[in-house]
Amino acid sequence: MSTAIDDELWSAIGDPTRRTMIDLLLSDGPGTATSLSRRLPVTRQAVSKHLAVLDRVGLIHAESAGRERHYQVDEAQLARAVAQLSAVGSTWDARLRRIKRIAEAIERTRTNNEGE
Amino acid sequence: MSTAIDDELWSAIGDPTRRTMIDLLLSDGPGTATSLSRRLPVTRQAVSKHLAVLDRVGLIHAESAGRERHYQVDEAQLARAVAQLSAVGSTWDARLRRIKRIAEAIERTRTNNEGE
DNA sequence: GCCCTCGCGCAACCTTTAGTTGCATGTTGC
DNA sequence: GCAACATGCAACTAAAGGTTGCGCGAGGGC
Repeated sequence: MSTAIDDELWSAIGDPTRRTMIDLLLSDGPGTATSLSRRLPVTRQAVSKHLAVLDRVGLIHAESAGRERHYQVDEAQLARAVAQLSAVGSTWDARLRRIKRIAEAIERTRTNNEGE
Repeated sequence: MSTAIDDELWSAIGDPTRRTMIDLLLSDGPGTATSLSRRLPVTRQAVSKHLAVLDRVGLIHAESAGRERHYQVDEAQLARAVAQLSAVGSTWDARLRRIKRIAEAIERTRTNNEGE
């Protein structure tokens, strides 16, 4: 139920390299494909493709400065993504708690009838 | 920083079909590849592969009953996964707040110096 | 007991995506 | 003007999600 139209956001942040890139952009501030690739175990071209993906879903946006292209996180969009994450998390959490409650109820019933 | 060894868990729940499958197993209780495929837009074989992935990372476990194979969610492992999710979420959230605070401080400085 | 059905697993194949290498283009600084 | 550097584009490989087709074992009528 929780996942529907926002699969794009999920698949964007689902990739480990892209998650690390977002981490880097948040902790070190705006960066380029080259600067990010120096801190990642992949080539600049791979980073460039990921930047394109993140840009397309709006999680980051670029600004050209001469021969460099500076990318930075779009705060509002990332906040939306985080909201999606915690939504799914809390949905599952709620269901787990419900299941546990039912299991305990059954356990109680079983224990009560054991003396028959 | 947040993502390291647990990339397996992430990639397991990163797939939209697998997320839906977990949803179904939680809401409808244990199910088979066939029963799940009836409620999903993919074939039984695709579902079967996803079940194998989820089984491998321990998010679900199977139980053979005659010719059927019943899968159900491993509550502890899913709880762990949910924890990972919210960990990343709150990390990003914290960084976003920090950035916002800094941005506001800069804005204040700029506004103060505007009268020069 | 026999057969028909159903659920499953295996194998071959297609498509997308993350990754690579190689090359051409545009900027900067001296 | 030229060397150095950041980028973009193209071709290729590898892995993953998906499909179809097949063969097999377990169950349920008759």
